[in-house]
Amino acid sequence: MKTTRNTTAKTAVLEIFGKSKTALSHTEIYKQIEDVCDRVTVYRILDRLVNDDIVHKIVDLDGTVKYAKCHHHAQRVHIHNHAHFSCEKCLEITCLENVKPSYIMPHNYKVNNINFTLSGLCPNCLNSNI
Amino acid sequence: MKTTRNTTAKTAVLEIFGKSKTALSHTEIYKQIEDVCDRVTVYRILDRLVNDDIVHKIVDLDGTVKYAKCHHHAQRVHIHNHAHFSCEKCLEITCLENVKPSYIMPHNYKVNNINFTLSGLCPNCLNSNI
DNA sequence: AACCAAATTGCAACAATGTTGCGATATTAT
DNA sequence: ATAATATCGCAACATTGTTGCAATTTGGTT
Repeated sequence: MKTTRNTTAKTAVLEIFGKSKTALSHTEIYKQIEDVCDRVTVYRILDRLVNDDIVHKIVDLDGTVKYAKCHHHAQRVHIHNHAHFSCEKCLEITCLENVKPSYIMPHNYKVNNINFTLSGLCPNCLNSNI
Repeated sequence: MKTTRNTTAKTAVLEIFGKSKTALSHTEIYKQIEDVCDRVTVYRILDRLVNDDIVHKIVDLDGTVKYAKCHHHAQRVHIHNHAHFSCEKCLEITCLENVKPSYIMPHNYKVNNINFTLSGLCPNCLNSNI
């Protein structure tokens, strides 16, 4: 039974997530705390946070990997079945907590997880695009 | 007006796509034709094929980038709105041409493209898992 | 408060993946 | 056949992520 510990670096990472409304890449996080810890440490912290279901991993259409804090509802089993929006202009990724796709699968597939990412223009960029 | 040319390498890549039922990564493709052309050339060919809508790019839940040949239907505008399945066991990615998610978006978003990837066990691995 | 086991970190080194510049080559239209 | 240019090969670089190991830090226990 591995116990997780609270370290300075982990706290710093969580604080960054708390302040951000959008998903963050490893690089974006590391830039904000490069005086606190090593690059590798950030990778390991992110791995642990994902494992502990505190953060979830998002991959956008281009293959960019980002992380966002999980908003736990009253669910027992924690599945990230909400959608993500990737803005083509500002490159920000946001969680669309309320957008959940419905679909019909062929038989003989066992679905454990889904990733539903939409791309285009976010409200901000759509308005400034006139 | 850039015209695209048919080269030996491009033909070789297309032949590989023709034979494969699943999506392929750059590495998988390159391994099959490393005597035909350079690694960089494969990257550039894939870029062009995506641009010309002959192949589409798929990113799975882990961030692995793969490519699959497009199956054009009678549509004018070519949008890849079908789902992809990523098997956790054999790691293969297949197109689920008939699975299309339905969803409701908030206002003020302009959606240009979607990526709907499901992961779990494919029929093959599900059967051999007993 | 000191101690101990184990989780975490830093560092260095490596690996995989993707990009760029540029001179050389191959393709296509005329 | 020729000319324009799309494509290629090579080398070099950039980014992202991983691994091993010794040193440090943490949380619980005495």
